[in-house]
Amino acid sequence: MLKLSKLTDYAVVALVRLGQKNEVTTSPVLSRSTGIPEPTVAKVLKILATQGIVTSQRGARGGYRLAHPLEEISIASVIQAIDGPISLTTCVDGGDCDARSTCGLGGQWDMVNAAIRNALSAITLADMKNHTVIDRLGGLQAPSMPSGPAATA
Amino acid sequence: MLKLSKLTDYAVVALVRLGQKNEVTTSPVLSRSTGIPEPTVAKVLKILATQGIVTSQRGARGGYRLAHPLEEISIASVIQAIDGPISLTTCVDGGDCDARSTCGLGGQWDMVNAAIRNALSAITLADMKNHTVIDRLGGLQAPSMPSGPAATA
DNA sequence: GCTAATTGGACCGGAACAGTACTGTTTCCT
DNA sequence: AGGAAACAGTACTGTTCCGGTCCAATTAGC
Repeated sequence: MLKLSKLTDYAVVALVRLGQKNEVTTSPVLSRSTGIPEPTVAKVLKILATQGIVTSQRGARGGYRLAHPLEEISIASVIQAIDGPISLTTCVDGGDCDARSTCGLGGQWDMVNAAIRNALSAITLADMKNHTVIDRLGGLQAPSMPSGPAATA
Repeated sequence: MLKLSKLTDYAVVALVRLGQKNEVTTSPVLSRSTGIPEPTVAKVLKILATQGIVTSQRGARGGYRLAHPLEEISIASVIQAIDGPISLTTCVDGGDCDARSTCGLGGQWDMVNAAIRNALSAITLADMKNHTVIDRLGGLQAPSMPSGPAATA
């Protein structure tokens, strides 16, 4: 249902919390302060470390730390780190579309995909912490349907 | 990985095809002209009928027909009809967030969600048929990262 | 009134994901 | 040098959801 995985949600929460304290923090501490189960938060941080979002310090007194300030980490980065590349359909980016010849809409999905990616790239973790999203995107919280006759869900 | 279901993809293809012929069309015919398996296209049309995107005519000589012109059907409508409401996280729109008190980012996901929904609502099925998306959204296909230091995937 | 064609709704199998646990490696402190 | 603390990697299990199939209800035409 066009929803991102829970892991991504957890990742954002953990990263924002990590950005608030500007020091090396361990998984258990992050687990306690966020409410995320300890093994899960560890897993998330682990993935984020491999993607360069956070840096890890092994051994005793180790932990994780943000590799970049919150302002420089976009939501899109986190999503791509956890869930993989943002590809709405398999056709996007040269995927093997079994009905490419008959479907009629050449690479139009790429445009939709780009629109999403652009919207996600415009929002940073700092925007999630503060409440500055409204200012930067200006009224995006308007009712979704432009002329909305269909899908009254 | 933030990808929408195949059914939604099929739905868009079927709807665009349905919009090209402006008459009642049966599932088998749509299946042949789109390359989508017959049972699948039938299922998709079925769902779209319940959501009011298409109107159905039962019995012999029945079939489906668009309830609105392609220009009035947004991608968001189709996604919501097939995949359900666009909710990136469970927190969105009053969902039960088990860690609402500790996660720290109140309803910030709503903003992200709204951004996505807005981007999706700006694109209609007519845009998918023609290639007018670029004109209407103006350069959304730019490289995603704004300052992109992280997630070099 | 009967037959054929077509939609409507329910059911089932399979894949993907979330979450958990375990073991190994690295580093600090005593 | 020894022990403890913490990350790194791998494997496993349970659940959820998607995708596809089958049967029942309905209507036009003869």
